[in-house]
Amino acid sequence: MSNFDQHLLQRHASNRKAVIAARNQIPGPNTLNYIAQFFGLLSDPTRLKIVISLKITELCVHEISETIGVSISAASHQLRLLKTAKMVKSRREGKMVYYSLDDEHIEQLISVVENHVRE
Amino acid sequence: MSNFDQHLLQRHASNRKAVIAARNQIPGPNTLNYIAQFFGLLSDPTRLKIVISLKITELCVHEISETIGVSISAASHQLRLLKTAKMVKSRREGKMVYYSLDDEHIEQLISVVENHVRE
DNA sequence: ATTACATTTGAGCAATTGTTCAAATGTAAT
DNA sequence: ATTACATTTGAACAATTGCTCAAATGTAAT
Repeated sequence: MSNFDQHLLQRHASNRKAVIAARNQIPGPNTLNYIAQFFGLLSDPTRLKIVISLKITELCVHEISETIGVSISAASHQLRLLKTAKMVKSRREGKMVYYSLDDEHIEQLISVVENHVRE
Repeated sequence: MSNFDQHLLQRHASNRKAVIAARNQIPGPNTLNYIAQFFGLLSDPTRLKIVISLKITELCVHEISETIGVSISAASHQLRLLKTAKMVKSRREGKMVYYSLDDEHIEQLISVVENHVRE
């Protein structure tokens, strides 16, 4: 076996290891899809605006709609998604439903990306 | 003016302030869309797998395809998006093109969400 | 030049997504 | 009961997305 062939062999063995090592980093389908879904919720400008607007204080649907400039219906639809994913929670007070953040990780996430933007 | 009316006035004034305060948290359209786009890139299982698989070491397109179980074409398409967003970078070595992470924020982001999953 | 391998690219297609509109539901006051 | 306001919901529609397939490009060896 020539040196060249040996080099090839080692190279391929190394690649096989790299692929296996890389594959081991990837979480199972459940976790992976969950993470993807989580990021997906923050990937829409409307939902992102909702989440950011709730950083300071809770707001009712009408206020959220007014704050981010979309229809009440559109806001409500997106709030439902965020609530299902436990990103926000709601409480009713009379006719109004107040929404607030339900996840301390979110502000952290947005901060990280904001730092990324500045570079 | 009754106490009740006064309460209403204060309530509304407070709401107006809340809306303005919330609105001030929201970055301008450019920044906002950038952040949304960034999260969007991590919201697809294929791209998420690519990014995670590059945590340890660089991989060529063929290896990435093999690691995450999609066609080479599909991998290449998604790699182009990730590269455009400066999430990954590439270098050519002979026939192969090796991709690697180009952003130290990404692992941080994924860790935060992984922590979220565990709760 | 031609062959073989690695990657990229563009068109087309099915699936998903976010909005609007209209109707329904929930809640409190008259 | 009915009116008014706040929110939710479902259907429909346009826009976007991620894949496949086929063809093109890049690179090195013969």
